[in-house]
Amino acid sequence: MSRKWLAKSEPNNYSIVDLRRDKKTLWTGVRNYQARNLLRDEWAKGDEVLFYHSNAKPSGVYGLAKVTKAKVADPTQFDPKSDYYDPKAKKDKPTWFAPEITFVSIFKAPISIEDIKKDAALKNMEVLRKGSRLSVQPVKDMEYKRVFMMSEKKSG
DNA sequence: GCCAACGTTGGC
DNA sequence: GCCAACGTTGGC
Repeated sequence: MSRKWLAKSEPNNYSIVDLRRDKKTLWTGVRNYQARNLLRDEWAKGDEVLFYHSNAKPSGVYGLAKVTKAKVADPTQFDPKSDYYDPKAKKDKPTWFAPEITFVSIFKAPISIEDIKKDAALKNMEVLRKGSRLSVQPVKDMEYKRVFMMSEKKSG
């Protein structure tokens, strides 16, 4: 059984439409240790991802992606020109990791944070936790299925 | 643009 | 190791 995750992005930074265009992308730039540990230790090829837009109108889940490579050393940590450059990172012992994610679908109707809040079955989702800032976070199987189901239902 | 929540930094 | 200051996130 593949695990389920949620990955956050701001649409003006990298949107689900960008992912559809690119087909796949390396999810670089995660610079939080808790999130890093998930990417390094937990994410695996075949896992499924809710693609979430923050600072969006509305903020919410906009589609699906899947993990096609896991535990890749994030190349931006070694690139002095990158915003995500980390001078302390070593090539033989990378600090930061990135998954390669591949486009699956764009929801016909996005599931907004408000939709999620209103749904009793989703009340414990990490993304609803006040002050939750993890840019990649675990999602329960049931939660993943439910969000998908809601999007199908909402789009008629 | 506001602001609460949280992570990181750095002086001590 | 404490903790204040600061920066960032992200809903609203």
